[in-house]
Amino acid sequence: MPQPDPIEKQDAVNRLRIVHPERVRSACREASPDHELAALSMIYRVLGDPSRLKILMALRRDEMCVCDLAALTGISESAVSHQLRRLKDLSLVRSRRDGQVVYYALDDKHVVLLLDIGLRHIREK
Amino acid sequence: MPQPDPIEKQDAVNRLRIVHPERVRSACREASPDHELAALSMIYRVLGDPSRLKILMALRRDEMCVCDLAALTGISESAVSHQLRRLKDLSLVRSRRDGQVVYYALDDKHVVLLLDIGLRHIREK
DNA sequence: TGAATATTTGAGCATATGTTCATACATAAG
DNA sequence: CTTATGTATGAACATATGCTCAAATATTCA
Repeated sequence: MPQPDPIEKQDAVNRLRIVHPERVRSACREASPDHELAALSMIYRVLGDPSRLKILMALRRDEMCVCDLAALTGISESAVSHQLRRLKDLSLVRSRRDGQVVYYALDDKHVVLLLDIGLRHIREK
Repeated sequence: MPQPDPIEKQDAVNRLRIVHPERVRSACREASPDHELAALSMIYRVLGDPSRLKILMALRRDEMCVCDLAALTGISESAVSHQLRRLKDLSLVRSRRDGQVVYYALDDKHVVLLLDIGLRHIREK
């Protein structure tokens, strides 16, 4: 799981400037593998949009259908559907069909935690 | 702090489709104000990039200077500096100058929490 | 002072993102 | 079967983002 050591390339071709080689080396050793960083960034990025946040916050209380979420967020039903698909692809949300209406609900225990901590953060600023 | 009620516009000009008016109304009432959603999304979005994540994870252990972070992340020192500025603008990071070297360190108690929960999430998938 | 090192800044560019519009699909009602 | 309703999908477009490159600042050292 350790990353390729960038120090080895130093002074070779790329002449990387490094002030504290030990610190870089240890950070490299303990860094999460790239695929994990990629997956992690996907999660935060999907939370990084006001419309999706509003959707997720609303779903904290109860499941909701697409058109109601559109009314709530003020964007088109199509836009909501697109966003819900992103949330579903990351398993943050699940859907249930009842007739013509599709209800969406939270499908992850961690999201609520992330939302709460984020809120606490900006409110304590 | 309640949001403008979108239901009032229904059937007027925009003919909003709403299946559960009560649910929309209560979600509207309890929704965070737009400026709070905007601030919140800024925080998550700044976490939603692998390079910035790698920087923040490294800073969890110890402060680091720009060129060392560049070596660690594999992007240019300029790119690192740009990213650090974004992190600093959101007060997630602080800087300290020692001679020619500028050291960056975490400046927020919540970020570590957010990172930990995110990691726990993707590892339990 | 002048040269070297560490960082910052701004322009430019390729790619990603969020939205709307038009349209297709799924289910219900007549 | 036909029509209406709720949702999903794909194209298109404007904007945001992350990076590199070139150049400017800041600090140290000879």
